[in-house]
Amino acid sequence: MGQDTLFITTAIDYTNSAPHIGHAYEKLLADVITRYQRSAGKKAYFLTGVDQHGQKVQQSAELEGIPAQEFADRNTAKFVEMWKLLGLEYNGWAATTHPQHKAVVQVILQKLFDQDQIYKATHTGYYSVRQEQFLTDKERNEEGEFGSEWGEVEERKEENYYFKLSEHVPWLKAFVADHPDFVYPAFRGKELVNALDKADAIDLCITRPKSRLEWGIEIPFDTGFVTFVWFDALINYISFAGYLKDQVQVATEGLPDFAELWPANAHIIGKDIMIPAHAVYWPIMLHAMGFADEEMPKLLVHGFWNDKGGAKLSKSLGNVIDPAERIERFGADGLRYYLMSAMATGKDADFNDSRIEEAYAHDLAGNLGNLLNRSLNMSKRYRASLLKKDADYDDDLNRELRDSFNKLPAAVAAHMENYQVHFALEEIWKSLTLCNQFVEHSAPWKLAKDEAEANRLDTVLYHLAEAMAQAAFHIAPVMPETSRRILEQLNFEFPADLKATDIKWGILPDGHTLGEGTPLFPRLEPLP
RNA sequence: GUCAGAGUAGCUCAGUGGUAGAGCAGAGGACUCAUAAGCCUUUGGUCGGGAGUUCAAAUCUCCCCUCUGGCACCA
Repeated sequence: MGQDTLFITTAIDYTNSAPHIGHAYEKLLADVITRYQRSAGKKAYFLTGVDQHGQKVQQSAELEGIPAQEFADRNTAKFVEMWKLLGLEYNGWAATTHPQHKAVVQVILQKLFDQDQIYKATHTGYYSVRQEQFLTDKERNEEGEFGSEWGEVEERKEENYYFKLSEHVPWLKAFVADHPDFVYPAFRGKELVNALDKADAIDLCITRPKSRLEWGIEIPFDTGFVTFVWFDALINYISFAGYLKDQVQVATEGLPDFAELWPANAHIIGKDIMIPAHAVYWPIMLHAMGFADEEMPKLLVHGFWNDKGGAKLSKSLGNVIDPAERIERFGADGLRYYLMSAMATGKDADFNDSRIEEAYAHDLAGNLGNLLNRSLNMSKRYRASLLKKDADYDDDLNRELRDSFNKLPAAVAAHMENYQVHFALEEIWKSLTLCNQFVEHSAPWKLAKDEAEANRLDTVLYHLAEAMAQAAFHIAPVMPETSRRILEQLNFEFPADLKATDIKWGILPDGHTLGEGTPLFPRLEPLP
């Protein structure tokens, strides 16, 4: 099992539309967790991607008169471009039209079919010709009718293949009861327990006849059908992790070693796709495939970004947030900082443009950027940028600053291990505020005027530079580019094998020469 | 309808039985190394509404209101 390497995945996004802020948040959370774990000395593998199959893609492509693959590719490119803008560094890219993925899906389906886990049955129900789908009671309006949005609704019979989901529900109930950490945060786990108790377990329809849907993976035991959604999209978590790589060798280049990665430490998903897809179908699928209880993945369920005032962001309300626009104004790191600091992992948050302006101006430009700038400038002005590490002076102000930074690695680690990125950032920013207070209380500009205070001035300047270096290390998972630029201005590089949890005061060597300071986060012109 | 979550200062949120908190915004002040930044002080709240339990409730119980998500053939 994957004890050495942490395996972090995200949901794969549906390529029917362009990425929005919710997509960006989820991928960013995965990126930040992965980067942090690496900085703590662990190996980590970050998988994300796109779900390219499905009826909506087929329909949208038909509307435009282009092949489905071309339509999916075009939207896929939008996601790839956005993730580049946001500065994501993922190790694996799960695009469901990948030949290896398709082959693995088919092998899994054949195996389950041979084991009598999949059977054929006829479903009779109400069918919307316009939407090309069967309707359930949920689609009925308040009068109990199917509204005009469904067009002509007729009764129809259709043959399909079904997966024996219901057979495994008792196992899942027991598994969930025995593994309270299956879902994070805990209240989502309660939701799952209640859902399992209440719902009637029925089997899962896993195909569509080709007459209705062609844009999918053909099932191996009946060429008249394609698999749809579940045994396609969910399988990405293992097919792109190298599952069955030794037996299925269609296109295995670049795939990781499954035994090293699995089980996933965190499937990062939104609260909307937890039940039933990720918390019911997926563990049962794995169980049916022969995965043991200790080989089950863990779910990390995040909330939604809402509008100011809590209304949801949606196309129809015209209040969608385009990540690219915010990146253009605040930089990738500006948006990354806001998204990570303004949401408590697992809960909903309101996306607020005046808050992101304030966060940029106060937290980034003021507290952090200005602090670096004033620190470098004073060293340059008073000591020609030359640091003296062991000057013969110490006092409570110095000690307080050192204590704050010496305690930071453990504090950050505790929060990051619980995925509470916003608390980790808060801890780091408390130390930055302390640095600014330290400058005021030490008043280097006064020390510089008094030759008797020379040693003290050296220690103050060293403390500031050292603090900035350590801060650069700690913010790197959330703001990698800013971290790099701070170190560049400090004219310093950390040893590649330095672990976040091993950081101790005194990393900058005696006699180190600092670089030139330039604003990290320039003041922004007010919006019109 | 039902399950879960949320409702606390202008804003964003901590706070699960013991005198209501933080950051930001607002107000006042001192300083000058710095991006008019940063520092110090400070105004501000019937804790969604109602009832109950308790010596004591933001916190526990019940009812109600508003918002978010799920409810098993959307992904």
